[in-house]
Amino acid sequence: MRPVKVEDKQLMEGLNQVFRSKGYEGASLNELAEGAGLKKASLYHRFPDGKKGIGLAVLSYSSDWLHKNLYELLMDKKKLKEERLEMVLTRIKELYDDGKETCVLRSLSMESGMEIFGDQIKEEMHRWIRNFTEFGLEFGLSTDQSTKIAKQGLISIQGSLVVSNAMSDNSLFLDTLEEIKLKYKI
Amino acid sequence: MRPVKVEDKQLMEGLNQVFRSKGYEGASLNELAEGAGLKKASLYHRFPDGKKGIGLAVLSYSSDWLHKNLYELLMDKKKLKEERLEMVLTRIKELYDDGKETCVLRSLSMESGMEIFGDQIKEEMHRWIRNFTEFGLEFGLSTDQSTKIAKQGLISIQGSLVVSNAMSDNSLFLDTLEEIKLKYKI
DNA sequence: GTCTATAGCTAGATAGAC
DNA sequence: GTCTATCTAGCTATAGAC
Repeated sequence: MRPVKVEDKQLMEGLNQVFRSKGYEGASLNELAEGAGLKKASLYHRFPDGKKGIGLAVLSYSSDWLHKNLYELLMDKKKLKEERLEMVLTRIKELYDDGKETCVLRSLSMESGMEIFGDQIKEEMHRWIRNFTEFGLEFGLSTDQSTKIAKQGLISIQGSLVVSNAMSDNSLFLDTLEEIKLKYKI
Repeated sequence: MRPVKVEDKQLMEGLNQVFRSKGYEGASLNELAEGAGLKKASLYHRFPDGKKGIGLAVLSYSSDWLHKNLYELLMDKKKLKEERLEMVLTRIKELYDDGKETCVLRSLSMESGMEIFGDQIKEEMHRWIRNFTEFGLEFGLSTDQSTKIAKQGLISIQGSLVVSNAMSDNSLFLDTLEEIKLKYKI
């Protein structure tokens, strides 16, 4: 067997980038292959289920990323809750490149994406809300209040990415992150 | 010349529906033709510039709709401002079918859409913010405050549509409209 | 495991009859 | 103005050499 030309992590990062900028239908296998640094047929070797399989793998990779980089930090009670909030918001800022990038969950939920990835995307959003709700409880919020703020946070991040991208004005995204911080500091 | 089989309004509504549910790349000309009630070649007769031309026409149609149904009402000083707000939010609710539908501006801003329709979509969002900012001034808000609320309103609507669609839970959208109402009633 | 070559199909777009 | 039939390019996917 030949050695792998591109390691898994680099592979997934490249594929993720293509999907979130082009969407599911918009990303051709040639573009995905180029983004991955491989040829089309080599992609099929790594992902025998083809384009759908690549999409599912990218979603799974993103899910792992969120768990390791956001949720674990958010729940790390060895740190002050204010410090955790600050760090998580910073990582969200980096994840979306200061609001200049889109969210792959949204890219893959457009078009026929919902039919293929609907379950994964729905579960991922539930997980976001669940984790932020639990975090909010540490601020003495009721479960209802905390859930509401968690939902509004997700909504405002997704919405500000939509509007920031459409208007080429990432200040909308950056301001939104500041507003979220304030909601927990009242 | 033969009589037109499908009138302009019905034509645009059908095309709009296909684009906003499938996205730009996701909507094939056969699907667009079916949604319009015409055959593919007949669409090319109506829109000589092809798919791009159809997209631009749909955006133009949506822009007119927003002007006539939202902005004119919002600025109609013969009505109480509270009443206008109520009516505009109701029309927004209907526009997105209680949050079960997507926004065509967002659908067409995904994938390669931004390259083709970027200018139109950006201008349309500016127009939304401009009109709601002006409306907010009637509540005694400063220009900065009013602009901020207008931007947050657009962001929360777009975001709640993303999350509502993804989670199949339109209560997120409906709750968001209620929150917007409260922002002006303080 | 990666590649070149290609199959099979559907996309966007067009020609020309009525 | 609408239609059937068709063109070409690009798509997803596969076969088989190395």
